Amino acid sequence: MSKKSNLPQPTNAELEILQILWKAGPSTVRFVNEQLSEQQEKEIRYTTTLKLMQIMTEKKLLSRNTDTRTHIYLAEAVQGDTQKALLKRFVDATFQGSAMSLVMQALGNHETSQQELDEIKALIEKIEKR
Amino acid sequence: MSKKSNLPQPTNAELEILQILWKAGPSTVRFVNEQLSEQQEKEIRYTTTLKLMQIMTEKKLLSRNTDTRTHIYLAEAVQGDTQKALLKRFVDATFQGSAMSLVMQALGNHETSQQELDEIKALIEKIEKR
DNA sequence: TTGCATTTACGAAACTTTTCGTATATTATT
DNA sequence: AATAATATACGAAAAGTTTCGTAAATGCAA
Repeated sequence: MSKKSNLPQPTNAELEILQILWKAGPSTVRFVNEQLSEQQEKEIRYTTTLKLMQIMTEKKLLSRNTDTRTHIYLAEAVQGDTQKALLKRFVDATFQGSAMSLVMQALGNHETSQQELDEIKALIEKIEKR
Repeated sequence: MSKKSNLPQPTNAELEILQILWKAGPSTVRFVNEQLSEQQEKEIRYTTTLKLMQIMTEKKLLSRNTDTRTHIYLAEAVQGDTQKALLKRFVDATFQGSAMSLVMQALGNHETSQQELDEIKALIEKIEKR
């Protein structure tokens, strides 16, 4: 049984921060801010990032260790769960709930390598077996 | 060669209107407004829908026939193209560009019927053949 | 033709999300 | 100890999206 985490869904800007924390693990505001600025190739003010991360902490998307002066932030939202929830919302809005339409669209449009196709085939087999 | 339509990506509210027009074909504001109100099971003011559709016309997402007093609106954004573009944006933001992660996620989490699985297998075969 | 209902036009309020500036506190440097 | 650098707190501006109210035009009905 997985814990039902009733976290609010992150906004776009919040999601970008989560991606960084998921990838890098617990980090400081400064680090996250640098990563963000790099990605958008445009300087983002330090306090902008700070504010966002404070809001996210309020929303429980993040937690932080305040023992040291420089706080260390940690993603509380789980990557898989979050992606799943966002995917559902997106599919509902864009493909009117038909996950299959989306998969077909993704497979059809995307340059899919043989290896990736094999992975999917393997997954399908696994699903069929259960 | 498909015409490269450089339309802005629709917002959520705009997407809902597009869905209705894609499904029903050219329609009046009143019809769209009724459909919307039904979907959200909450009355949406007529002028709200009107305003949105006017904005969308400005953005070229829609066009309209103004010969009669009651204008008839038509979706200019093509469903497939729009879904494709939105999908790309979503995959970039949520799965960091990995369409495969998304497909795996969608297949894994979704209750997928045998028939749907067969469809996917058929599609994969088609892709492998080309 | 007079008035009633419906439509469009349009500005602006209401909300949400994002960005930033300033004040204040803490730590490091000279 | 004084100064500089860096951190957090916080309010509010800025920007984007959605909703609505009012006015003016148009067509229909009494």
